[in-house]
Amino acid sequence: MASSSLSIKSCMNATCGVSTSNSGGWRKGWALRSGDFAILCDNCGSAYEQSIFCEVFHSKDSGWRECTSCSKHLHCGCIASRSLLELLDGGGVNCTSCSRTAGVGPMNGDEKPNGFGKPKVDNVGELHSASADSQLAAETKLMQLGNCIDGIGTRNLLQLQSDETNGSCRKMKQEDILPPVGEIASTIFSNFNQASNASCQTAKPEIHRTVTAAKDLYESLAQTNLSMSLGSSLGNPNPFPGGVVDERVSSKASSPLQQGPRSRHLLPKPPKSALSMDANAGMVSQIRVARPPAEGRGRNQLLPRYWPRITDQELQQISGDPNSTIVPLFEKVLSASDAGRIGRLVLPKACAEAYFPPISQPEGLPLRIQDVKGKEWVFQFRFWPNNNSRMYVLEGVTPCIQSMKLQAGDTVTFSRMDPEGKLVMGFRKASNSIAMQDTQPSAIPNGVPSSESYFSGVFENLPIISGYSGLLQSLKGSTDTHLSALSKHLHSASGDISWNKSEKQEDRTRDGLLLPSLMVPERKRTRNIGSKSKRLLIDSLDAFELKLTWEEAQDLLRPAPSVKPSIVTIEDHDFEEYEEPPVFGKRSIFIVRSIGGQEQWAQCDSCSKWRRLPVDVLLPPKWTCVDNAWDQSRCSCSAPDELAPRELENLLRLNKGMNYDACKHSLFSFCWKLTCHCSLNF
DNA sequence: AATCTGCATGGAGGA
DNA sequence: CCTCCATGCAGATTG
Repeated sequence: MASSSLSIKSCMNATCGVSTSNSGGWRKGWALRSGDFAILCDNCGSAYEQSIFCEVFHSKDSGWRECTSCSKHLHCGCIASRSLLELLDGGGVNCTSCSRTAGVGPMNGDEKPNGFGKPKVDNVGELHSASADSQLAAETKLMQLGNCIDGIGTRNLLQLQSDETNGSCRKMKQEDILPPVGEIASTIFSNFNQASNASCQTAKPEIHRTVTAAKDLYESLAQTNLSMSLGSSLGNPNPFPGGVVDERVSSKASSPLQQGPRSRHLLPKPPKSALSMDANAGMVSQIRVARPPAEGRGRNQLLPRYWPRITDQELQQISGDPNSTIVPLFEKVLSASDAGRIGRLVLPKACAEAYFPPISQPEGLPLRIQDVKGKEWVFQFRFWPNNNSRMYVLEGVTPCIQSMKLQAGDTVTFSRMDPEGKLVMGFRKASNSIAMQDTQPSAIPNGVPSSESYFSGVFENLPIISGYSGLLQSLKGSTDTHLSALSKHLHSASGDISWNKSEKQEDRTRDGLLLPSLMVPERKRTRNIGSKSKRLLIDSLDAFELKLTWEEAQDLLRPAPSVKPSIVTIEDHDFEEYEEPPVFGKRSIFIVRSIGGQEQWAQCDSCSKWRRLPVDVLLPPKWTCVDNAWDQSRCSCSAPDELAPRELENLLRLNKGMNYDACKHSLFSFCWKLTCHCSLNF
């Protein structure tokens, strides 16, 4: 890592009135949602909002700092992240060279502060350090999430991250930075180690960097969410106190390490203390993130693909009781055999051993599991000897699967309801979007996804390929013109979707998404279910990113001029569909007067005066007073402002939280990705 | 004959 | 090379 001086000559902060430098590792500032600005590090992709950036910028060493232990210079991104930690948490600064903490007191020589191990010194040592930087960036995100009152920039940060980062994300061994099993650090940093590491691990060179970058932060968020949801449950030493019917073994459940061989997959232990995320709860709760599961035997070993991806909202729905805490344990995408008539659900070994009671006999024991409707099922939890190992299955699941109308490709989630410790089985219907066809063609029996799964939805999967899910979810239940317009465009424009426009609309949901790939022989199709889980993960991460981007950008979209929509009714919801893709519209502000009535305000591109408009007006990207056909008295830039300065101030305050440029950038990024994924050209 | 049961096989992916 | 796990398959059981 070079230690040449970093030249940050100016601050992007508009308030500061200076602009950023593109040199020295920093590049590109993006406007955050709040109107503040962020800057990205070329190396680690860390993004800093205004105040933090200013802090970095104004530091005497321009972002570089010398390690008090080894005297080496820390990288700008790292030090910036650490500066952020210091600012927000009073934490220390880790030297990426010697791993010691700089600036906050002495460290033991072999100590791994904050869970960071020493960077491995080998021919890829540089990359390891860089990856550590990514972790630091992830930490930064956490701190920002936990401290920014209005949740500034989280989604933008996602975008920032996904657009510009990951140059440093490289494949690395887990052992390089993870504490060994059994001594998993209990700090939040260990989680982020894992989060970042896991992402780097699975990142493949051929995967576009935006995807892996999104994954980085995605899993960082996963950790964050975990902290929110699991905090109350971590003190429960028995991961399975109440779900066991067989009393003779229930006592064993409290002995977490008596099971057979551990698998080698590592997972961080959730932090002991929950982070306060209230300020962002509303923002994060709907985000479907992979939550590293709660504690249990072998909890450190679960593959990320089994991490429960459940939103807080879903948790709440499952729980029902505000006094109960739902602890997501794991989830599994149903295979064809799982969802088949045999009634055997193969359980991931690590999950079974971690969260279900230990069984020593193949016969196993009956398990009582409650579904989301409150109905209680009893399954036989057992195993088959298999290659000197075990294969765990839940038998008798067919009635439950059928009652939930699940099929291959859908996801079942296993959670624990604390304090009673009851096992709860939830599910997510797989949206039969591109995802299903692209990554799990076999998941749909006969290749015909049901309309039910398409728009059903309590737990519709977010992790869908190429970001369509987010769009569809936004669409679902919405009559928003622009949403439907874009949706239609996406569908019609994506070349790999057989969206037959001449079909009846209800058929679209059922048949319109079939792919030729579904016509492959059954054997081949069914084989693909699990094997592409990794790809699914990557794609879902991308979807996640795109969803956020979309949310930010959606109100910039306008239907193309002079295009009349057709009304489509899907599951009792009316959608307007447009033959033409949406266009960027001018951003306006909608306000609701306390005395009643809504108003729309838009700013003239010429004189910058704000003009009142009817609420149903959609403005083109460029709009001036001359175009104000609705108020003849203010159809000229020479007309005075309708608003008093104070009113204008209030109006703009209402507008805070959205920055046109940021959104525009986001949307372009979004569209670009779609272009990559499905040859869609906006 | 259909279904159930228990185990075997082999592809996929991680170490 | 090893483990995991989706699924095949043969024998047992049931109707």
